[in-house]
Amino acid sequence: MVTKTTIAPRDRLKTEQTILDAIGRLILRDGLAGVGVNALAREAGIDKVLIYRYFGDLDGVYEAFAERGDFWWQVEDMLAATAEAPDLPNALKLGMRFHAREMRRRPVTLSVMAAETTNRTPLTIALETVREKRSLDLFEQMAARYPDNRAIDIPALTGLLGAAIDYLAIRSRSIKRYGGVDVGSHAGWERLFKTIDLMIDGTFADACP
Amino acid sequence: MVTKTTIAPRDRLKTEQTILDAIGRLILRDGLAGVGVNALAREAGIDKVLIYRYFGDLDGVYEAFAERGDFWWQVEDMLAATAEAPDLPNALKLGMRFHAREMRRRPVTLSVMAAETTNRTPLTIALETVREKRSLDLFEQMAARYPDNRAIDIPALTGLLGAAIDYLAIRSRSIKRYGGVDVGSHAGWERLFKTIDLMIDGTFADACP
DNA sequence: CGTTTTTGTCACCATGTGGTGACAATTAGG
DNA sequence: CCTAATTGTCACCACATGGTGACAAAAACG
Repeated sequence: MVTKTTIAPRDRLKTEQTILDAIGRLILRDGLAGVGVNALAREAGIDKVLIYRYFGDLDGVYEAFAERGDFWWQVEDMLAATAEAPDLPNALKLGMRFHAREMRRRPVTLSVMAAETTNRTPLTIALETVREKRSLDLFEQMAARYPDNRAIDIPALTGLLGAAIDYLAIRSRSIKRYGGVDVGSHAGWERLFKTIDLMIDGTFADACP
Repeated sequence: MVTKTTIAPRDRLKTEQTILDAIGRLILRDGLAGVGVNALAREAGIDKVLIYRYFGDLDGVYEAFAERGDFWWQVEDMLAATAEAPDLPNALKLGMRFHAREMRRRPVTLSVMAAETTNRTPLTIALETVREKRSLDLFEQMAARYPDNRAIDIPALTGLLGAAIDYLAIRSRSIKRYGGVDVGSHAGWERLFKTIDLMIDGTFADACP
């Protein structure tokens, strides 16, 4: 019985996509540090020389991967998520919830951000750039929407809460509890959000006796 | 002229210490990921076979390094730093300042915690263990000192602020600004502390109109 | 058809890695 | 002083890494 082994047609674009898919899986499974030319070729099931031919370099793969990746929320989505807030504090509360949800939804982003704490590769740099740009955009839009900045250090406030959310999201990949809070469950994060709400409200309501 | 090249006396304990010193420098310079048997032997200026003989394994070096390392604050020091606080919120404020100062004072700890986000080695595990134990100790002591826990989720509050401080301290090794705040300078951190104070005070004073 | 370019396969290189065995130099013990 | 254990040096192994050149199979093009 002659099984006509169907030969895959030669297609450069398809091969490139195969490589980009593979690097996503690789980052997810072994982290950014586990990515190498040999490992990537093995994971993609192609010859490593094709990586050099099509992307020139491993960094070239990173750049291509960064371009077509959905690593961060869009500013318009953040604005929509906070649209129904009557004032700045409530917008911040909704924004923090949105940010946390979007982060936890992107495990590859979390993996890259984890690597960001130790190394600085083209991928982390690309992600950093996107993040800074979107944050700046958001700040402008928010300032226009809520002109009354009540002498509160908004950058410090959002920086602190954002850092906390980022770090807890990153660490939740490998640990379940952080300082007595279950960062692996929906309930645990709801608990955090309630406290965040309290902190934000309290900060804005400092004119109390 | 015959220079009598003084031969270093053979001393196992001294060699072990040389290795442990070298691994500290190595972690500081290249991060935990940059540590290998060959690199360590090179840095220490000894033969790598001695590493295997004296510590059995690279993990053995990690364990020995973890044992004689000063990676975290002592509970008694934290208690002393917050002793003059009249109530829980003020104790928390002082505690956060103390924690941040002690963290930023230990670059090796920051390096290990950065690696902790991606890998899990005997060193990171050892550090994790110490941290959990001290935190638990502190919680007990604090609960005894301030019995009035006003229906506030203290673990969530300290977890969030602690996570923010940890992450900002870790990232401050490689970046200068985080979301509009200068995390590389004393002034930047003072700005963060002021906001943290506001957040804590506000959280505890939620009984406002 | 024939020719040229592209796609993919394979063998190979130098180098770095973790790890081990043999052996000389130096101690310590009797 | 002689012997036995310890400390340190060196050569070596198998393997994985990043990277390159040669070459056959397939397309594209005239």
